[in-house]
Amino acid sequence: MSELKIHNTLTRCKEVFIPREEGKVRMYVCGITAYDFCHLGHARCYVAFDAVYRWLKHLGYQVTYVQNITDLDDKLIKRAREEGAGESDIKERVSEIAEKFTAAYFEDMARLSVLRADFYPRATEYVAGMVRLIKILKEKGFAYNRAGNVYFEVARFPEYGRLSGRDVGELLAGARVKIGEDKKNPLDFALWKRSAAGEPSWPSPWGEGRPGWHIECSAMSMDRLGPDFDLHGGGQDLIFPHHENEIAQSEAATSRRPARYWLHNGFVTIKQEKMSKSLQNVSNLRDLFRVYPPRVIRFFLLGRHYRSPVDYTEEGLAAAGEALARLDNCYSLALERWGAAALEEADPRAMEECARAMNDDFNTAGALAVAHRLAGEFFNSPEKTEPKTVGAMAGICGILGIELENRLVRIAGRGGGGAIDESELERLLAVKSPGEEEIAALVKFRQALRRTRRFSDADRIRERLAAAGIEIRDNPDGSTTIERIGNR
RNA sequence: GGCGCGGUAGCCAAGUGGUAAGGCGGAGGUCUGCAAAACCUCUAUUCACCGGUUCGAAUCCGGUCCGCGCCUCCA
Repeated sequence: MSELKIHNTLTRCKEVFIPREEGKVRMYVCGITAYDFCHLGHARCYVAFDAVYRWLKHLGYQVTYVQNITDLDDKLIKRAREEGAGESDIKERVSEIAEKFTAAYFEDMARLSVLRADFYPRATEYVAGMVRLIKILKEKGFAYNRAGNVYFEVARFPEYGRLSGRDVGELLAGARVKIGEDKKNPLDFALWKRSAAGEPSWPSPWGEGRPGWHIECSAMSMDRLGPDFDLHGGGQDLIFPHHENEIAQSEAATSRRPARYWLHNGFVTIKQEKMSKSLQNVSNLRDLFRVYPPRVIRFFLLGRHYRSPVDYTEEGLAAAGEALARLDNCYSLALERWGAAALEEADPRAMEECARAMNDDFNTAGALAVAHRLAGEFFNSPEKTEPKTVGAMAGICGILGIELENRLVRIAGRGGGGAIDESELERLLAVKSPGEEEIAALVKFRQALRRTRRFSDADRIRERLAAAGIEIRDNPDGSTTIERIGNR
């Protein structure tokens, strides 16, 4: 068995994965800010880390997976105001909005077969913890208070810039922007913000205010996973400044390196440009789900390595749909041939190949290629293929969170040989959305028509069924297989 | 400008020293009444470019060009 290697942003190398505690993995992934619906870019991140989570579990690790929900933030406040929130009810309105989009997030992720993390701490539940952390940072001399704004003093943390490969001196030289309000140094970042009028606020030793964005991840990860854990993930855009700041805060407070391996997923792009709210080129997941089944979107996303950018194109999604249909088809035919029980067993050699890919920095594209090769083997000569080959194909898909679907139904070709009831046939052809029995009856009619070589009438039935989303395959033995195409 | 990621067929995409996986699309053929599905054959003598190391390089080193991202909120 190959060993798991992970590309670590911190070292820019692939490293052998060694958890701090044998057999256990503690991972943290930056979650959403719940102020809007998720787009494909979010899906990419959470699907990618879902694959990581699933693979670690597959390897037998006991994984604790934490993902925060930011439910307190400038964008939420802005949104609440846009929706008419006033000074008196701003906190409530922010919380309602966060609640709504958090629920939507869970729904969207469930449709993408993203497993639930073990904990979803909310920022608002952790304000007290953040205050405690800030206090520690102040006591240790890493933070200073300026009229109710508390800042982290970057100059006091020599390791600053390590994750993002930035040089503090150069950053400073580049930061010729006006020295922000009352910071000692433009790179210093807010730990605690004095509340302005009409903003949600919490009490603190420095007065009413709210926490800065970065501190929540430090407080939550520490609380749920301890001061040092194994994996920390997120989008590439979080490397700087978010994760850089998070490291600075956590390490300054605890003198421990918060996470050993930092992983960052690449972006979804559209026409080679980053998909992002500010560029207004996002594709909302809910809109996308109306065009492509969620499992096709998942399949599409897993078709490339998590660190590479994925360019969103209709052709790409369509190609993913076709490719997945091939695997579905293989699975369906094997199911018909051997039954579900026979497919439980997976060929260990094939699974080892899959493991080689997944252990190489979670190469999901490589793993899917193995599945495709196995399907090809079956299609090439089903009679020479063992059930465990297709079992491995389905097993690999399962590990990646892709459940294969059997959409095939075989309708026997015998049936009564009597005369064709023409009026009943016309009646059935007129049915708007035929049910199971009507479909079967139409197929039977078509079989009879073909036996009497009335092909144009048989074709009318085929066209009618096609319009209802049903495709027909005539088998050599006279039976008919129908496939529900739907909108794959 | 600094830092980072990348450039592999018409498109997408694996592959980090041993002679180019896989998918989609396309062409032709088999099967079929016609289809569909599937199968067979073909679709990169070559991995942005130029040097170098090596018996051997898409893979390593140096340089060049191009694309993207981060450096401000952002998955």
